[in-house]
Amino acid sequence: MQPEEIVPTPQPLSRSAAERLAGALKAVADPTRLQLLSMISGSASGEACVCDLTAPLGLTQPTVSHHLKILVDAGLLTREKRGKWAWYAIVPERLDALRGLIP
Amino acid sequence: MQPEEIVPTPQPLSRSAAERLAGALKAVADPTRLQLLSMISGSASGEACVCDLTAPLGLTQPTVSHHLKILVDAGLLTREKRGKWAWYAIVPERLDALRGLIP
DNA sequence: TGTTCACATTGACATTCTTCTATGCGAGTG
DNA sequence: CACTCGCATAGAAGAATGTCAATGTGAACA
Repeated sequence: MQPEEIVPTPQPLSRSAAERLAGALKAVADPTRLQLLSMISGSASGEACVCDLTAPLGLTQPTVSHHLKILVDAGLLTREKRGKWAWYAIVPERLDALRGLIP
Repeated sequence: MQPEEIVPTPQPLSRSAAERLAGALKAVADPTRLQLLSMISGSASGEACVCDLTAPLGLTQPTVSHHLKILVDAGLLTREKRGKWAWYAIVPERLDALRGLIP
């Protein structure tokens, strides 16, 4: 799935534009996903695999994978599979763009 | 209800801090509320009453009141009752603070 | 090739959220 | 006081969301 493009807010905000912006904001409006972003960006290498993230959150592996997918679909994380592990990394420009969305 | 205080993000993000931040972001992660913020901040006087907001949104008056209450509870809007009307206005510093919440 | 490991996907359940209709409440007006 | 107007609140229905157990999948290794 291709992440939606983030555009500057028009004035007044149309319904369809509002729905796109809300969709992007919903991705980060969840405590677990905020913690995931914090943990990944705070890791030494700047990336993390699912096995590093499950235990500290106290959630099951499928739940963590679910949230990671939402963040990847929103364009906030990249996913790269190396060997048996999947490595997730932050997309900083995308987080910058998200900040610009708040009216 | 007193709005939660918005504090800079610690590192790593604790669960309780993540829940507070997510709660603040949820307030704006909704298309109707984004439109409300846009309409109010874009109005000539900088404020608006419910009767001005209902028709353009195509929603019923109770629904609009519900969303306005969420925004007031989040500290993003002020509510002032003058005569029979309730006037809502943006709290710009609060929106600025919200931008700073995104990791 | 068979097995194990790391992760994704599916399906189900409980909770939360958005919206509505119906109703309550206070301020103004006759 | 009776009535209307603008808005808030209560309650309910449907959709969306977060979580889990169970299962599927592909890479590595014996």
